[in-house]
Amino acid sequence: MGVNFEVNMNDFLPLRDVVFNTLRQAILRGELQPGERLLEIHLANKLGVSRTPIREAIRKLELEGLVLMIPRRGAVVAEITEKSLRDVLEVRRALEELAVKLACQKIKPEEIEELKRAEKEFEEALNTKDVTVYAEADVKFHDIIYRTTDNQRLIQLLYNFREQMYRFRVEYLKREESHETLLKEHQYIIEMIEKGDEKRAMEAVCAHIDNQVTAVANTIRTKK
Amino acid sequence: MGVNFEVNMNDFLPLRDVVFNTLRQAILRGELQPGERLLEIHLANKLGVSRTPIREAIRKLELEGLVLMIPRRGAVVAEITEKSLRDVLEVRRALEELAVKLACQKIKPEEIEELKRAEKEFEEALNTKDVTVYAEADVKFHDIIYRTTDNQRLIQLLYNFREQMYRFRVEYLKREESHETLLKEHQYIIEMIEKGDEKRAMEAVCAHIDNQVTAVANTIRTKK
DNA sequence: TTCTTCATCGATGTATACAATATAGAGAAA
DNA sequence: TTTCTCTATATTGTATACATCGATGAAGAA
Repeated sequence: MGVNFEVNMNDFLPLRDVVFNTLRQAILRGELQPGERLLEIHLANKLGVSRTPIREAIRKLELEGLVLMIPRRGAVVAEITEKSLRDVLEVRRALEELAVKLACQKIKPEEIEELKRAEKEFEEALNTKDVTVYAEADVKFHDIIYRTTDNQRLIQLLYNFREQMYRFRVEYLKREESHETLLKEHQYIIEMIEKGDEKRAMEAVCAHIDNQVTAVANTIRTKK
Repeated sequence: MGVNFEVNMNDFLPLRDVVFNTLRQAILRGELQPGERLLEIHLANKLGVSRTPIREAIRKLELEGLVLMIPRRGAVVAEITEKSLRDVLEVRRALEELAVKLACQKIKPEEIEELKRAEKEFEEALNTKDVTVYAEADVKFHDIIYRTTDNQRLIQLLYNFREQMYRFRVEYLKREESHETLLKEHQYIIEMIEKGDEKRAMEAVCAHIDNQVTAVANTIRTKK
């Protein structure tokens, strides 16, 4: 009722995909709270579609782990516990390590230049004091690394994990005191990738993630 | 129409889940060939249900990457290239490494005993000369390791990857000459987990996977 | 009061009906 | 023969109708 997520109609996607994206965003941004039930008819009315696309979207959310199906009761937004978050980050760390390792092996000179440019842009974005702007810049930076892995499967998983962390990532980025650390970490990562020093690059990425873990864990605890 | 997969009716699952599992199996076991179209009405008739559960099952297969959606043309079984397989195994290796590392840290004495028993059973299963029997025993062995990680998210991904490899794993296990290697690897892994030697345990798991990679790559090439 | 029973209602699960669109094939023109 | 167009058909995309189950709550008995 108070919640108001709009359908993105600027697409030619099938309705199920529009609904999927819409619900996904709503969950990841906290507009749909954990534990909340997803009533098909309500959603259908709100989004102005029939139950069919809603249901198909829910099937995908189910497989992604964002909603939990209770037989004959329908879907509820999955709870996020500190445990589940640590679990996610534990896996994510391993995948980010793999990504940066592959980057060390495969990166081409022009991609290193790209990375440096992206880092510059990130630095400038930090000055705008607009979280969404530098969250975006951060995404671009890491995307370059992902892309160099040349492993579509890995990239898909990393995207997925990143989105799952969305709301917490923003919390982390908001904190002024993390900016300095972030910049240093990025620069160090670039340096190690350029040198092809897999070991140090992986360590750096781990630290990068672990910093988030502690920050996010705090966020969760204080919210409770 | 020579294909004949049956619906497993011994369950109280919703039809969509029955259909999902059925189609998933059919794809992973090669009964539905890569490139083949999934025509909703045909599947509905064959399985004796309406299009609705079929469609919802397809949505999940889509997210899992087993089928590819072409707008207004429906679903086709995803192609498996050698590249895509290497990609999958590259990610899987990282996750298996993580799993065994966590096992080294968290395993309890009774779980070590369980592992040893499972290994014994695997050894006996090899004598039956029945692939499905020792494939099953192999699964049980690795499941114990997965479980000790106490990371539901990781376990889910590992299950998923394992199933994706199903048909190739069987090919690999069929080969008599790999049996000796497999046993030695398993025993070594147990040993290292028991000692808590993360590094060697991870190396062992890597080798375990890499052996599969080469075998599978050969399988694919010869099939082409 | 408290527990049990039963009826009603609301939501999911499934099937079917309708709409829109892409494909294939026939027929005509070059 | 080849190519283009148009129509018919098959299939997906979406909506709605029907079936089934579970929860809720009121009424009555202990």
